[in-house]
Amino acid sequence: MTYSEENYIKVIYHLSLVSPKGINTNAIAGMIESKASSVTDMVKKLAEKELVDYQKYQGVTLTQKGLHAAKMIVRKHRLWEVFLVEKLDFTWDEVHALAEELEHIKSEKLINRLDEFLGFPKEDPHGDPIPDRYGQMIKVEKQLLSEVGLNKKVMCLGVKDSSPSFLQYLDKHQISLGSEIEIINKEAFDMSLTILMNGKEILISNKIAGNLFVKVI
Amino acid sequence: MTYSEENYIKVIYHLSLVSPKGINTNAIAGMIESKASSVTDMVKKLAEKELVDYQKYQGVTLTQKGLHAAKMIVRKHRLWEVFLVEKLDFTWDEVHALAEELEHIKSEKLINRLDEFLGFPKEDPHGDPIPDRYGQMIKVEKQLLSEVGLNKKVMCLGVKDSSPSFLQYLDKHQISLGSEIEIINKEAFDMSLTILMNGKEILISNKIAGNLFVKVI
DNA sequence: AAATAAATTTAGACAAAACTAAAAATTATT
DNA sequence: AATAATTTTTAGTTTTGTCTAAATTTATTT
Ligand SMILES: [Mn+2]
Ligand SMILES: [Mn+2]
Ligand SMILES: [Mn+2]
Ligand SMILES: [Mn+2]
Repeated sequence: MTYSEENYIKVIYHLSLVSPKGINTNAIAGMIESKASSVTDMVKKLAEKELVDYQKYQGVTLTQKGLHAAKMIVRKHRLWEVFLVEKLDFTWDEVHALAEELEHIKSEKLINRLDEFLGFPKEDPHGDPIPDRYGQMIKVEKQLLSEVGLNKKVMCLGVKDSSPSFLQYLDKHQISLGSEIEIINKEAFDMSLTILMNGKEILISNKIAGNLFVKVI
Repeated sequence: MTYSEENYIKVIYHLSLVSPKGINTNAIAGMIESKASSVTDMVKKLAEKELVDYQKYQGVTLTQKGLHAAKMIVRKHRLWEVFLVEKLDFTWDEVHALAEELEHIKSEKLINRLDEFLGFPKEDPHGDPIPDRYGQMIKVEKQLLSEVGLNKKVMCLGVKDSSPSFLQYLDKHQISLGSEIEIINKEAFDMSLTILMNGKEILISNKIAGNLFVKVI
């Protein structure tokens, strides 16, 4: 599998988690920052290699083989992120871009050794689960902060968006994984929230709340 | 710089260390496992980018810019090798192939953090010097075992060839960096050596001796 | 100093992965 | 049900890096 094929497979996997039907050309093009016509070409190649099932105009789904391949790329991506944060003192907003490259290093042995070296972590620095060598991963119940009712107390478990700007916003407001938050107010007009954290009240937009995974405690 | 350009620059650098004149097309093609015509094409592109000086039929030399780029690739290659051996328990015959991929990960910050994490090592697992972030590296006086005189005692400091088969040969005979060796006999006919190591006499061919760097002690 | 051999470059072709523009199919709207 | 809008695919290019085969230059012999 080439670098580019791997990126496509990974994107199709991520899209599959959200909508379990056939993934359409434009959605893939959007994620991979290419054009629909390029996606059609690549998807044909992936179908040829039996990594996806594809019928013209009907979108694409991962085969068993493709699903496993995708999970192995995600495994590498997230283990490298843990390495960068735990061992090399990178911050959680810096690691995604680097892992985007490191995930393509081709060696089962290397990634299994890295896994061991890191103590078989179950989650990456953004709260996402790390597949084991067989593709198994834990499933933690979490919901978006934007969907939690008023006056509930929640713990922050992960982020939906791991772009640097969002993560830096969280850092600035001292929100990290494990932070405990109480929802004090929900503004009906714009769905912004007033939350209580470490005795301080802060106001956050609906967009922020819609990218924070939490569980009610 | 692309993956392929980096490989060319590194090969030209390694060849430059042996013969300081213009590096010729065929030598590069041999190392990179491509054809002379492909080398000509690439060399033109590298000249365009001012990484090499090139005149038709006259071979190629690295510019200052090209030399620095080459050293940074070598730095990455060797630091990753140290990481794999020291932290992930790989053996010295396994790491070269992996480092060949890892050396292309593009991040100054990552490699400087890795350097620090490893304790700023001065040499890689094969005894080769690791350039610092400015391209500086130590120069240890070493010579090939094949060139040392009779009855001398030497210490093994490095290998010229780091192919798995050679390194596995050394493992089999318990020769590692730091091993002390005395030359007992040199056979005039084939230049094979009888050496004394840990009280045991072993016979090694001239080809083996010609790939082991040592210093007289 | 030719003639021959070897090394190097050019010319033309190909595969991978992307693009633009146009055609075709599907979906939504009147 | 017909038309319009959207999505997807096809056709034809482009760039990067490679190749083979032929032409050219340099090096080595006679
Ligand atoms: Mn990637
Ligand atoms: Mn992550
Ligand atoms: Mn390489
Ligand atoms: Mn090495």
